Amino acid sequence: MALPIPHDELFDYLVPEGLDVGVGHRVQVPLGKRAAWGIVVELLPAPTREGLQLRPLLRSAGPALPPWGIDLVAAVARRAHVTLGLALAQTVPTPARLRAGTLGLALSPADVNKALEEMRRRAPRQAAVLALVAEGRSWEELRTVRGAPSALRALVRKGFLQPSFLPFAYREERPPPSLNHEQGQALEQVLGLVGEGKTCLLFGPPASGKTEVYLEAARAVAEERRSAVLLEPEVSLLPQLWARARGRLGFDPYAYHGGLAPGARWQAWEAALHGRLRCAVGTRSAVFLPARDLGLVVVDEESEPAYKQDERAPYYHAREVAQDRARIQGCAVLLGSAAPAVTTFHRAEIGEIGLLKLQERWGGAPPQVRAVPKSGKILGAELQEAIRRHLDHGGQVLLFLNRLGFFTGAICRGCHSLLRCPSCALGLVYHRNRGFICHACGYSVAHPRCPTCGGDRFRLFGLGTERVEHEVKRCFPGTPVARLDSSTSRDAGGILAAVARGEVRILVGTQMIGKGLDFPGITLVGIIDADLLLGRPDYRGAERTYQVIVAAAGRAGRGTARGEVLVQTDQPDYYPIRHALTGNYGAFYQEELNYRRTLRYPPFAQLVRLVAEGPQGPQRLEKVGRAVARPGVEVLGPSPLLPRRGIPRAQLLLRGDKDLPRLLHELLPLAPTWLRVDPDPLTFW
DNA sequence: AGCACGCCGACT
DNA sequence: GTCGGCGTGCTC
Repeated sequence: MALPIPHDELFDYLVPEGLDVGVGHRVQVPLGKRAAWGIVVELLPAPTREGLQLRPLLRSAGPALPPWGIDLVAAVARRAHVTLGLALAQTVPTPARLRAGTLGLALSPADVNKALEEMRRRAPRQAAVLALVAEGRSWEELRTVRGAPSALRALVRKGFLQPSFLPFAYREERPPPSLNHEQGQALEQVLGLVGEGKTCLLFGPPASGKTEVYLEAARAVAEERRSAVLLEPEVSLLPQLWARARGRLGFDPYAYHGGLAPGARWQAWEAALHGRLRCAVGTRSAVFLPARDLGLVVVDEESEPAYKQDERAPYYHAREVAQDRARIQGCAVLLGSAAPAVTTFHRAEIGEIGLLKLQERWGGAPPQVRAVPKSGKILGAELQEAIRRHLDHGGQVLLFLNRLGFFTGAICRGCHSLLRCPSCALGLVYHRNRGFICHACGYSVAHPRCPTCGGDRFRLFGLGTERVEHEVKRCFPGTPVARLDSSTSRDAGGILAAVARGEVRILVGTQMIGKGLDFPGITLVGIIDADLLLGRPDYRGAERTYQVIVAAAGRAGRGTARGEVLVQTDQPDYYPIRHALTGNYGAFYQEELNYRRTLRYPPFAQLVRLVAEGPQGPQRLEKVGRAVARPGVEVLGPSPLLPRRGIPRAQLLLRGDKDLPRLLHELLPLAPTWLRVDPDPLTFW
């Protein structure tokens, strides 16, 4: 058995007579004075060691994952220096009853009206509830309707709603256009990789029709009775993909992501386990779905950092896990991007993975992109002029800023110290309706006092989406404005529906709206501050800047009218911004690669980040560093980090060549509980 | 990770 | 004399 404890050995138990237990089953066992659930890893005729006092297992909950799923999670656990049992506990969901509140619409808007018409007389309550769901109302609003739970159950039974949480309602699929020559060739190549266990990069600018290739590939795979898993970096991108996949495949794909209620999550997992899952759309955790006969995994926007799990162990990257699956199951892996990670493009360049290019843009000319000075304003003169012009011509405007809140910092007027979270030391961000909030731990305070001098007067500074929204409303009174970021995402369905209907003229948001959205009415995209990502302690700052600009720009002009993109920046000549303006990835890649080579960053070196928690962190890391240090392995640090939830932290960066993971594994087969091992880190704070 | 044991300091 | 702080060690 693999048990969810930080002890790197498997445990032997006796199987009681008459109990059906197999590899991959979830089983409860006595462990010391308690009972623990674990996964059966092996069935043996005799104990692994002499002298073990075996205890019988208590009960079984049946299959939890197939035997090869254990190998998959074992590969992940090994890279992150976590025990197999703990990694399994993090990646395999537990059976749970299906809960209400996680229902999505399974009908097109036209069918909804038909259904409402039919139900109005015989089942008025169901009709009322269905109408609310169709409007994208939240569960909180639904429960005010009397009898909502039973109406929901009936609607599920009739197949009008399906128990998969999708954050906004079904959107009508436009009729599938036929693939152009390039796309057809790409599709053929991808299908040739099915069964080969090979990975391929699909490189094409925004609106070059990458999604069409994914969908056609998924359909071809499903027709061969194999399964496909399509990954998006964020939940907000799933409804659109789900709807398009549904239209293309002719059956309902499953949805799988971290926001699912336990019941819905287990439902999709179990479907995969029993071979009923033919297609799934999901976020990074969906890469573990134990789909049988897997033919294809698509990682859309493969460079998005959201694919990296970096809040709790095991630290993994869905792109790497997808390739583990290719190795184990022989499926094809398709990595899609308009601005690939430099490391991924490098792998394609040296022939480690395949490369497919799409060059033609679908429908219409590419947007006109230009840089304009920030000039210390939220909305500079050029951006204001452009907004007015596009509004006058009936267009919609999208304003993008990668930061939440109203003011993003507060400084004490008495002693000039920054107002920080008492347990994380991170600067508190002022939100207009919730006061000062720590974005790391959620601590909030309405009327803060300076911890240094006791003062209660602060100078507020910095710019977040709330303040952009406020400024837009001030400059364009009477224009309908909406804001979409993680603090308003509960109403994402309603907000995006209003954008689709053209009722919202200006949409302000964070990265949630920066990629993937496909609204033909949006003709102008404004990037409020393109310099934001450059100041971070992160070797990928330039890459992220290039990617964010290209992705946000890709939201403009997806309809018939030509799009325009304004990038507010004070460094228009800095290479990531300069090349992003012209969309010249090749030029950006060459400059960035030179920089990476000079400073010995990936792909020219392998990084591993060790984070120690607790007051002895630095000393302990010092010891680890001395043990690892050798020719070819650079030890950077230890250096202190901001505390998290009051726990002091320190980090050690290791830099070496491809052998670093193996070396580290010899020295540190398993990380002690105070240490977190993050292979290929993306964040450094 | 839990959970118990065990060894010290503070309080009835 | 007892309660409870958390360092240490074990779990088939």
